[in-house]
Amino acid sequence: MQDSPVFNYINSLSPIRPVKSMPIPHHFSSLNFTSPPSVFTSPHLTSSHKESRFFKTHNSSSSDPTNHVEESTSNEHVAAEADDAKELNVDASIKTELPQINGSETNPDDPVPASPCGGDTVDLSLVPYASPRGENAGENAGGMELQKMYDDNVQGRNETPDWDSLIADASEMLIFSSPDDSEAFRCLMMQRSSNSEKRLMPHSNNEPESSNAVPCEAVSFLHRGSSSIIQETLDQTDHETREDVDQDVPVEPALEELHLSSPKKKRQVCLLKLEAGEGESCKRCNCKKSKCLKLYCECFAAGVYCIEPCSCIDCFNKPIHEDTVLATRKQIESRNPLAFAPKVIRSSDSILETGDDASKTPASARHKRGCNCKKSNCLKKYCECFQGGVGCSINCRCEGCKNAFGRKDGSSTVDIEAEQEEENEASEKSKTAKTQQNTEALIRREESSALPTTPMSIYRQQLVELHYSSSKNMMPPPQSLLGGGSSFSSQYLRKPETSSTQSRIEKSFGTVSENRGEDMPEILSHSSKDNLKAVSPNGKRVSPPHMDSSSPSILGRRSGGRKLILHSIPSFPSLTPQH
DNA sequence: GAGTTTGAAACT
DNA sequence: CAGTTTCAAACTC
Repeated sequence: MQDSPVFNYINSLSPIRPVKSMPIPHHFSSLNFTSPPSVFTSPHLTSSHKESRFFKTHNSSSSDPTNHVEESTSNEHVAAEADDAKELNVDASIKTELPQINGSETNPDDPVPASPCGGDTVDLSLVPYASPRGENAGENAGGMELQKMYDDNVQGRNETPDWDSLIADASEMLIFSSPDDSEAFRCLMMQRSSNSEKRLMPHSNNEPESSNAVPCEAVSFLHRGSSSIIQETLDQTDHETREDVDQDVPVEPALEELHLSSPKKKRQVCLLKLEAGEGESCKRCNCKKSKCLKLYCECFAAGVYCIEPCSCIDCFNKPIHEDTVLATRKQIESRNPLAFAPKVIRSSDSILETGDDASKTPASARHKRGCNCKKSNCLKKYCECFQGGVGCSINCRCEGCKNAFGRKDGSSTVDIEAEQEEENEASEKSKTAKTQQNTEALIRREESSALPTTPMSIYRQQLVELHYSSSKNMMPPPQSLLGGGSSFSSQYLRKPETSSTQSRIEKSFGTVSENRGEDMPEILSHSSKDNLKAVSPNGKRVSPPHMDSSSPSILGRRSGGRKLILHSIPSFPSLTPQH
């Protein structure tokens, strides 16, 4: 056992050494990461650290020297460990790289390589329009955190690591761009664990991990952010290719097409996963003409940079084109200040407005502007209301509305089902059945996916509303509004109006609400009670989080979501314009 | 995978 | 503001 690479590697790891090797001191001494719940117990202290420790590298502003942390560090790391390249495997890459990823402050003058891929640096791609805020202190603990968890888990017990719990913890501690990222990480770690355990067994062979087929999402995650080391270890060729792709000079579409082959495959797998109801966040855009700079682009509209699963052509929605992105964004917002606001809003007022009985519909939420469907009967995802999992409202100008989540006229799903049985012609029955199946599947998917995508939607929604209620003229730059360098955005600022957003909004917010009575940090309660007491753009009060009756059953399903929420919320006040 | 349908976004 | 065009997702085959 002691001769195994893993054991050696573990021994080579010290909670201190990687940090000491860094040129600049860090500020995480007060952090205690051994126990995730500590996050909750000392919110004031840890929140700022936890909040900021990941933010550092989230900054995408090229004017901020700290933005280069990740890239330069990665480079350093590549150089430093080049000799070990053969020994180095994915495991080590992750373990050793994370501390640097998250916080080393390097010389601002260091050469900064362009992000090799729009999504190669996870943080950049995850917090696309983030401004450098809220990253004052304690910016490097992610790796330490993992390290410590790892040490506790492995060394402390002096036994085979409990990979499940370790991975679970790690997954939750890391800031991922999406549930898929965490899944990817988990996936990777699982693979790693299986490989490692193989090694721990006698007569196991030592296949280099780099030669293993890494699941799509793991690659995706790595691409997006872990490090160039990991990337190189996994797929150097691809990495280099992508660097070419993402240079400032837009590549010829044909050329880009070539490079897309890999992402396309990944996208396919992602889509498969989507169909299996395993998640949605890896669903990405496929823009061809918009350069991903219009609201047509789902990524752009969602406020995120395009990343690897995207199959877009001539994409400008990447960190290297930050200026363009921000300018475009501003322009669009000048045209429609609510362009980037969530399309689906839940508001008690909306209930009143629409005359709907909240109990009749899956949610009291409504589409902000309403749909305009003509042919889909609001029964397909063409309909934004349906897609958002909300009923149509008086705001909708749809024709022949049969929205299963609630018709424009206020009838409920149940009514519809009853009516459909009566009125549907035989020829339509199959169609209806399909539609209903889709609807049910959609609902099921929503119910089953208490992914951390949601809180940001709420957060974002309320933030946006708060923002607009504050002052239109004092509108902070979009990046601060949406990202603020916060990991929150990195995790949640994804697809605010995807098919399952709404119900997850309720459920996840329900999760937060539920937490209040238990171990919710004071600061979080504060945030929720005060800061989130927002008003809508038109000055209407936004209803407090509505606890769905089904929420409790969801609470335990994905604790990661909850923890991530708590990590992130403390950054909230800094994003709010104070007047 | 290619082609079609659909409705939002963008444009006039 | 209304009509038209463009666009990309959703959908169908």
